Amino acid sequence: MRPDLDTVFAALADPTRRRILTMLLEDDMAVTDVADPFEMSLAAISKHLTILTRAGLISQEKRGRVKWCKLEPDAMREASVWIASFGQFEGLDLDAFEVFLAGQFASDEAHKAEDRDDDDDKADDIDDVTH
Amino acid sequence: MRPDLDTVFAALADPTRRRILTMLLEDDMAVTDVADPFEMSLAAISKHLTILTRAGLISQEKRGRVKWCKLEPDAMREASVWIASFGQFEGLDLDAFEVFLAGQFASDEAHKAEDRDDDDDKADDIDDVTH
DNA sequence: CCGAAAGTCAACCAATCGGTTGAATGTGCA
DNA sequence: TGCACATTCAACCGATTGGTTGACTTTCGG
Repeated sequence: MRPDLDTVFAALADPTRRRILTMLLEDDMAVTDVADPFEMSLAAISKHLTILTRAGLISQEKRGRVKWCKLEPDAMREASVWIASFGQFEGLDLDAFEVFLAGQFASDEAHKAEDRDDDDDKADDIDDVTH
Repeated sequence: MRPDLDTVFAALADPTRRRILTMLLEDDMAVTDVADPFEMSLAAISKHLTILTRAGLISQEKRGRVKWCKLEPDAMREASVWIASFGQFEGLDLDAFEVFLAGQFASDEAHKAEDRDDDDDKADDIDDVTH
């Protein structure tokens, strides 16, 4: 069930789901906690999470009676790559792009460490973003 | 009619529409010519083009009885920025990124030259990469 | 002026979406 | 054991999607 661009973009085409993704950026969350800041029903959120899972943007793992949601960066990177490799970037200097990103990240290491309590490997993902 | 992320992502969530976009990369095209390589009816393509227009990804201008479709890079850039500012790029300097993209896109102007039967002008439109 | 070409419009279809409610299924805890 | 919590399931709703076909408008060309 590999995530294709169709489902990824479709999943991103909803503000609720994009907000969920940014929430999951902070930390893994239980379904109930994901649903908390939203007005809608828990069942609705559950559906959104299913769509995000189907798109490969998150994964869900049940531990006890709690189902934990966590971000899966690969799928979004696929979308990112499609856009980035898109023609209007025909004139884009991909090397310059990588250099730019690398520079951004390098200069970022300093203040990233301080508000980071969990130890993810997100930083390492940046390398192959243009491939 | 400003393109929001919802409609942009939704428009990108269809292989036909993505293919149309890449076709328009080469050149502006009439609706009939856009429809040509597809199996589906002209009316179907017309609808797809409406969706792309509504998303701001393309624009359509009628000259004579022919309606020309041309790519509008701004909308996609918005999507690109959203993704780029997301997770794996957490901590990315968004302003710098936009400046970078703007620089890259500025080189696109050369692309709009009116003659175009064959254009491989990639070579010289990357020389003012922003730093 | 007549016919063909370029597109859109309108009606229709089945499928999916985003949301609701209420019932059902697990699981943890006192 | 039994209740409360976490989450999904099932049925339903109105709106939208992606496609069809056929009729229609506008414009070009002989």
